[in-house]
Amino acid sequence: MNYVSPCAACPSKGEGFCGALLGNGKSVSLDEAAGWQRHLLIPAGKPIVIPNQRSPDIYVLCTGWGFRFLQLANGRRQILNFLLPGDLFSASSVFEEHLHFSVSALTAVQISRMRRTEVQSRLAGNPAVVAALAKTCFVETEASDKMIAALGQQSAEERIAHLFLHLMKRVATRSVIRDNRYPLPLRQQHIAEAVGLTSVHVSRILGVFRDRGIADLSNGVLEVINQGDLELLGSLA
Amino acid sequence: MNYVSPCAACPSKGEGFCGALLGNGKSVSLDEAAGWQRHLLIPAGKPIVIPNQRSPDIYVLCTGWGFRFLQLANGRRQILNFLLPGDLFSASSVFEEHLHFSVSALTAVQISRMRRTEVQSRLAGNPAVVAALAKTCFVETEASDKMIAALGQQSAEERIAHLFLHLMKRVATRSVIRDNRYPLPLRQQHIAEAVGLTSVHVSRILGVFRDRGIADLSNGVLEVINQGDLELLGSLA
DNA sequence: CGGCAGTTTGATGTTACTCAATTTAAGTGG
DNA sequence: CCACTTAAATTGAGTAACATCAAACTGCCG
Repeated sequence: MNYVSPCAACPSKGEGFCGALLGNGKSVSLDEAAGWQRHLLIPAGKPIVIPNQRSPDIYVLCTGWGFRFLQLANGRRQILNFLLPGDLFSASSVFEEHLHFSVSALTAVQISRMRRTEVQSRLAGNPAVVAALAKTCFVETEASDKMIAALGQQSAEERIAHLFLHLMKRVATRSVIRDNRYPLPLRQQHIAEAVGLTSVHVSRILGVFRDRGIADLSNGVLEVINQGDLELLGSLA
Repeated sequence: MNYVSPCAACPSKGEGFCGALLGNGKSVSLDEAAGWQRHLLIPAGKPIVIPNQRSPDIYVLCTGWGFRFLQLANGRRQILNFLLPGDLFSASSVFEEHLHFSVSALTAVQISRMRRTEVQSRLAGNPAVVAALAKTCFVETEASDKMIAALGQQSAEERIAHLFLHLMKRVATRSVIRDNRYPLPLRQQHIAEAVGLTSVHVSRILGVFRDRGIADLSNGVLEVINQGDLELLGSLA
């Protein structure tokens, strides 16, 4: 892990909670930001957050993909969600210094660590930032609720379709999508750990999706061939 | 639904977010409270919150049991969590007027509706209330994360044990438990909808729990016979 | 007594898991 | 450029877990 200067490419300045925190569009001098946030680079596959530790910092992912997960006693793990550029690791971490989950880098990532006390003090005098945080909390809750419903009530095909649709929506807010091709740097094992299946079964179902002309995930790119069918499978309500 | 005067028995004055909001122990005159919160009675089984509607109110359950759920397109539904006395229906509802879930009464319940604007204004000048809300948000997130892990990675037995342990902990904070007997007014169908199984399968597994001398759920009471074995089954980490 | 909601039990079907082998793709060093 | 290595994806066969369907049983209440 190398310390780097604040990243010019960091999209977290533009939108969401992090954007609001940093002035939401108004140009914030990097030097000003540099005083209370630290950027670091982490290579693909490496752990970022270890569970059950107290951290004085809150984390935001700046570039690359990460994932948040719970490590279980039986050796298995459950991926709770994937982190995209601009994402707070967890909204509740703004107030809670004790993190109950783990985070790892899916690709090489750049993350920003900010002092919790500093963020909280900025929160105090700024209703817009509070609103952005509340919104983040709401979005997280809604996504968790839908994930619970997907895991509890949907078949393997439906769960994978649901995950794809969810990720497609999130990816589309951050980059222009052409030809219905979404960058999705997941291994089948990650999909399996996210939707509660084995990677073998995920492989079979991705094969079915290809055969039926619904979608094709290969080489880190999801090509959506028939979005209608995908939504028919993966939508909850 | 009948309007009633603020309930003297309402435990929501004592603890959690609602407690902090109402003055946390300091006696708040019921008359004062009466101006901006409304209590109502709802019989067992009736809906309380319909999804996708905007409400100017936030809800707190005062007495009885409720449950929050998502109704799916295929007719099935997923119970997201059970609501106990003192519970906010959802922490995010304090800021978000749009509710994406449903709530129904499990038993007859008494609920309190409070104006969101009023709650928000009380929030503004009171860091203790903000902290209580943040804590609620964190607890909700952690519970959701564990639920996702249970649904994704645990067997039927483990999931039911996990649900029991979770509910036992919550019930124990609100009432004294004697003889390891926990009031749990759930039908097997509710358990099924909460942990993603059929009620038939839940029945079989409760039978196994009885035969193995682990626990016995009958007539709305869960008797924990061997807590060690139950925790061995239901603990995640 | 009859009716109803909830639970239990049995028989059978389906989904997804496990284990193991094979194929593919992407390096890496000679 | 070609063996060699390694991680990931695919395929097949057998099995375990859970669903489905249907019937019987229980307790409760009018």
